Amino acid sequence: MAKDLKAEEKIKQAAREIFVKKGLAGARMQEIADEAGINKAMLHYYYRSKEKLFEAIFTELIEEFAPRMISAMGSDRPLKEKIEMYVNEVITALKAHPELPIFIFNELRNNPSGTLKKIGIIESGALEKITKQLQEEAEAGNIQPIPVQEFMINMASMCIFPFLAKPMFQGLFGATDEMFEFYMEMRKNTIPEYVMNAISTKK
Amino acid sequence: MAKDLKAEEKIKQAAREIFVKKGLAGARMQEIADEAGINKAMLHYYYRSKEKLFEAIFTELIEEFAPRMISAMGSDRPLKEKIEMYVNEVITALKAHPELPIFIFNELRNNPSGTLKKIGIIESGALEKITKQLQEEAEAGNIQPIPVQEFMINMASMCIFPFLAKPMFQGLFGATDEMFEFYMEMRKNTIPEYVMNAISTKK
DNA sequence: AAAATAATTAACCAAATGGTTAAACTATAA
DNA sequence: TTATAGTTTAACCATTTGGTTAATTATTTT
Repeated sequence: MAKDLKAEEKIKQAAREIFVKKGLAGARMQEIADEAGINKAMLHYYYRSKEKLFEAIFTELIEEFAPRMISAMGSDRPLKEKIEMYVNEVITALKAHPELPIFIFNELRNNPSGTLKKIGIIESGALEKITKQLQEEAEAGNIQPIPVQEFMINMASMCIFPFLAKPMFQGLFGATDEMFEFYMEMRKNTIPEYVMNAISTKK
Repeated sequence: MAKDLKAEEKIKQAAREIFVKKGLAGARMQEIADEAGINKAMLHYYYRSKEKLFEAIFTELIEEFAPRMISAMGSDRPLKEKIEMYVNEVITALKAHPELPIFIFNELRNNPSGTLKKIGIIESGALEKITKQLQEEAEAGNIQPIPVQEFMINMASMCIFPFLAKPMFQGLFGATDEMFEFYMEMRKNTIPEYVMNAISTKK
């Protein structure tokens, strides 16, 4: 933990690491303090309680990542390009923070409504835009008709799920961390192909 | 909680419910005892510690579900049928236990190696079988060449991920529990189609 | 420099929590 | 029937844990 940071920032970094690794219930305030290299009372000085601290961290993470998770779909590009952009964006972000999905889904389980409120702002019109585009492409005969949910869920699944299943994947196929990273890098190409093949009318 | 069960069974059911809902760290022994309607000391009488109890529950769950998660791929059926069987099997199982994925992935995060050992037994030759089949179909020109990992991960992603993202899905698209169930029922058909389209050489 | 404010710490505290124990109760074997 | 072994419970215990406090040190303001 860097020494030259202000206490509040040190706490934030330490809390982020510990919370992401162990979850709200599993994290210990003392552990966060140790990781930050400061007195435990400081945690309460800057953030009143464990829950408040957790919420601050969680909100920050959401604000950092949520926009990237769908914004690519709001651009004015051809469908295939959009898919490539989206997949690239999501996988790049998650390669840097592989534990984010399990962390978020876990919090979503423990506190669905509260968590959703924090996430809530995702849309930004991107959803309407991609909906319309899928309709137009289908009417033009370029792709098969497919509901947005279907389209988005399938694509998101293939990008995000591997990070959740990473340990299982590594166990089942005997892969190292490097191999996993390399594999996900390749998926930036294979997933868009897979998706386009799945919905395209031509071959 | 049914009154006519033996204590040990009552504990197991209660522990399963609480652990699945809150995870190891979030669950409280007292809460499990209350849910089971018995004295807390009984938990320690039958299972020595919280960890032991958790492990018993976890192992039981794994043994109950793991075989269904891949065994379909080991049968001697045509590829398309296999995919349908697999998707149907997984979605049916998870509809009955929607919180299982987050529970398992969470435990996998907290204790990767230990958890993997418990899961480990998954293979049973199914993996080799589907590998071979994919090769043969590709050589026959029926499908595009695709590595097993790719194939399995994509399919599993689309089946399992929606259960993890369920709250998010419901929030984003304003869906109720019933709508989600119905949606997943439809996916038993749409996913196999999607997968076949993605890998097939013809249209 | 002095006063006032903010940051930091060690020591503490009360509640929660996993776990134990010894006694009581129940079923079973002799 | 009575000894024996297995179950169940209330009361306890030690530790952990989130949180507080009062005193100390650093920083800013006047």
